[in-house]
Parts: sequence; structure tokens; C-alpha cells
Amino acid sequence: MEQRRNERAGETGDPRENPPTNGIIRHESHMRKSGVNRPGILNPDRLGRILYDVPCKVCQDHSSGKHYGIFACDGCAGFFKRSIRRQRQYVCKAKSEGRCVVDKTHRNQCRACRLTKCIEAGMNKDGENAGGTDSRCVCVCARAAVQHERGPRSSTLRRQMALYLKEASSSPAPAGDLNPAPSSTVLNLAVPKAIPRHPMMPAFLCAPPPPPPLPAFLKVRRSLTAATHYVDTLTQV
Amino acid sequence: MEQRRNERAGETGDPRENPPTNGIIRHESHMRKSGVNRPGILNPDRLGRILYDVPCKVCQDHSSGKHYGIFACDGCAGFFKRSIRRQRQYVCKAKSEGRCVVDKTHRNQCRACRLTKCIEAGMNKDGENAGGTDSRCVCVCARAAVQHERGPRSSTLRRQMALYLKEASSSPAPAGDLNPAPSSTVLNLAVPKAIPRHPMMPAFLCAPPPPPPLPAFLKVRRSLTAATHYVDTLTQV
DNA sequence: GTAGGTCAGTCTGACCCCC
DNA sequence: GGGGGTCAGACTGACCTAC
Ligand SMILES: [Zn+2]
Ligand SMILES: [Zn+2]
Ligand SMILES: [Zn+2]
Ligand SMILES: [Zn+2]
Repeated sequence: MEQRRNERAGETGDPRENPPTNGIIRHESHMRKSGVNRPGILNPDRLGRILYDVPCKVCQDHSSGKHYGIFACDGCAGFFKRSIRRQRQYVCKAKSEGRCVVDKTHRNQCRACRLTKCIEAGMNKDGENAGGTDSRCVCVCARAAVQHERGPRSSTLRRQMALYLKEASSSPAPAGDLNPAPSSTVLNLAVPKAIPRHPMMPAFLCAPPPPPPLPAFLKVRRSLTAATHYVDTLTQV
Repeated sequence: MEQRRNERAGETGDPRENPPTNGIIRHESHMRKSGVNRPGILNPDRLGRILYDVPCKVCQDHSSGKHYGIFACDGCAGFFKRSIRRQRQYVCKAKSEGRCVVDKTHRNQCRACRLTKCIEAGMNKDGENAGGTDSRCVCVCARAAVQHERGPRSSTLRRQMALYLKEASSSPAPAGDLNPAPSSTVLNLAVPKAIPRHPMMPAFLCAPPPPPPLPAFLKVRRSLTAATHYVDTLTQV
């Protein structure tokens, strides 16, 4: 039988035609976010983050300081980080191959050209010795030496741990019946099993792939972003 | 002070360069999905859904039957539905304005041209009397008469209801202290308040915008998709 | 001050239910 | 058979913490 899904190849993501609602709303949405009480959202001390007079060297949007060696906006910085981290290989699909416009309005039209421009503009994973000339090979060739990851923040870990402990203590048994007692599961947190894991990856975040009694916080809302990266790294190394 | 976020305008979403992992994995991911036990995932009776010999009239991908009047793939059908439903207005950003290639590999490059091609190919919101000639105006002009929405499926409502009842009965008080007793909240489910709501929208899914004691299932995993539509509709009518 | 982390918001398309 | 709903997976960028 044909496996249709295997044929797929394209892009996926967010190429904003309708970006998230503006900041004010985001602010509010943060305030009433599920349970987590985020500390310093929209910290007044940091409202001057954006350098309105210094353009992003990649897309000419307002920059937010230097990123990877050049003045860049949050968008391009994040894009570059993700691309390197996940070792993305983009392909320009335009007819005029590799000549797509990369400015604030078009930067999400072609990832290949955006990344190329990032590199040409001098972005460098080391954040130094950039300049714009021969700083190539950051993403494509083997020299890419992916940037170091730090794993979840301590605050995140604390929050997830708290959440897990709370759940473990409240619900006697998840649902099934062949589950080990939750108490033993709690212990497992501190006693990492022999699961191969990324060095930066806190042990208890390495979910045992098969077993059913998954700790709840491994299915965090929807942002397994970090965890996903680790998996990528693991499988690719 | 400048409200930077207000300036934003672009696209956001999934323009697949790295689409979700193939079907087999999706299948498995469904099987071990959080709590929900989805009934007939990958139903063997429906594996013949795809018409491998009939191309999508929009992008030439394999079609899955007629959608909105023409043979179309799931992607184009979904794209058309979302565009109409949310009354999206796309703008072609290419230099050769409005002449972007729309095929399987390029269909996510330009939403404006994809929608245009959907319409030109004869897609019609009524799903009938199409043909490809004068069936325009489906999205831009007033004749668009957005398709009718049905609201969440009964099965979904049942699931969410069950989930909510379970939560309400287990956890004594969410976390705060000025929350009304959960029991009263349960009652609110059956006794819709005077909140203006979409006719298709089950009353208890109309979250009271300001109050803190939000029923848990209003923050369902991440798929408020349907609910979002309703909000859109509400504000736009 | 910049590196890396977080996560709400948005989109895509395979797959499902139901008339 | 096709309409509409579902939702995992993927991405973006504003904002945050930490070194
Ligand atoms: Zn930029
Ligand atoms: Zn390009
Ligand atoms: Zn198509
Ligand atoms: Zn176009």
C-alpha cells in the first residue's frame, strides 16, 4: 500500500500573514495564562530593548542589539538560532533561485534566502569575529558545530517539578491499572535510568519512550520545543 | 511610547519546509496521545480515501475527492475552508504580482495566489454549481456568505465535559483563594449567562472574558481553533 | 548586553465523524 | 461522498532569565 505521507516535503510554520494579535493583547494573555505565574512579564526596565534607530542588517526591521555578531532583530536572531540548532536545510523555490527579497515584509517568504542573507550579513554562531565577508559555512557544512544548549531554565524545571509532585500526590493512579505506584515514579525523577540522554538534558526529562505512566509534565501544554531539540540532537549525533 | 507590536503585519503558520513527520509516526503519536482515546484512528475502511489518479485541480497533488465543487487535495480544501471562514485577505508579495506558481511544492509560498487559484479552479463555497468559469467572488466580495459552522462535535463536547467534571470533582480549589467554589462553576455550565454568543456556539464554551475562574477545558490543549472562529465571527458580524 | 529559553498565536494537512 | 471538525506538528517573534 502506498504511504502517502512519506511523500511530503515542504514548509511548515508561521509565515505570518496574520501574526499573533498585538502586544497589548499578548500582555494580557500572559497575565491570565493558565496556572503559571510568570515573574516579570513586560518588565518596565526592559522596554527600551528595541533600538529604533539601528536596523537589522538582515531585514532592516528595528534591531534589538547584536545577535551572533551583527545588529539584528529578534525575528532574524531567532530564525538563525533555530536554523543552526536544528540544522535546517532550506531550498529556495523561486524561479530566480536564491534571489528572493529579504526585508521585513518578505523575510518569511523564503527561508533559504533568509538564512543565506543572515550568513552573508555576517551572522556567526560564535557571536564574534563576524564581519560579513568569509563567515560562511555556519549552517551547511560540518564546521557548523551546533551551539551549546543549556536545557530548560531552572525556573522551568522548578515549575514542572512542582506541577508533577502536585499531580503525583493528588491523583492516586493515573487511569490504568498496570501502572507502578506514583511514589516510585517520583523517585525515578532523582534516579535517572540508563536511558541514553543529551548531556544538557536533565535526566528526568528524558521520557522512557515506551512505558505508559508518563509523568504529566512531559506533555506540557504544547511547548515541547526544547525537548524536541534534544531528541533531534540525540538522533543526529 | 511606541507600541512596537502594533506595527507587525505578515504571515504566520506552517509553510512547510519541514512538515510533520510522516503518517506512521503520526499514527503512533495518536495512540499514545495524552488522555483522549480517539476511536478509529487510521480506520482501515478509509485508507482508500486518496484518489491517486485524480489530481487536485489547484495544486496537482493527489486529490481526495471533490471539495467545494472541484477535485482537490485535503490541503487545498482545508486552506480554502479556513480562508473563507475567517475571511482572510491575502496579499501577493512577489514582484510578479499575482503570478506565483501554485503546485504541490509551491502552494504554501503565496497564500494570495493559492486562494486565487482555488477560486479560478472553480472552488465554490456552496460546493455545487461550480465549473471553473464565472464562479468568482467567493471570498472577496459580499457574496461570500461564510459557510455555516457547526460548532464542536458532540463527541468533543462530551469529552471536554467529562474532563471538566473530573477536574472539578478532584481538585478542591484551582489555586487562588478568591475563586468561587468549583461546584458553583459546574452549575454555570448548565446555566449560560447573558454572554453574547454565536448561535452555533454551545453556551458553556463561551468563556466569560475577564473572570479568573476559567473552566479548565477552555484552555484545552491548544486547539481552541473552533472557539477562535466563533470569536472572529462574533466581532465581525 | 547577548546567548539561550519560553510560549502564545497561527497555519497546515491528514484523518475523523456524520448526514 | 463530501461537509465540517480535530489536532499533532511546525514556525515565528516578543519577551524573559542568566551568564
Ligand atoms: Zn531582521
Ligand atoms: Zn529564495
Ligand atoms: Zn491541492
Ligand atoms: Zn503570489
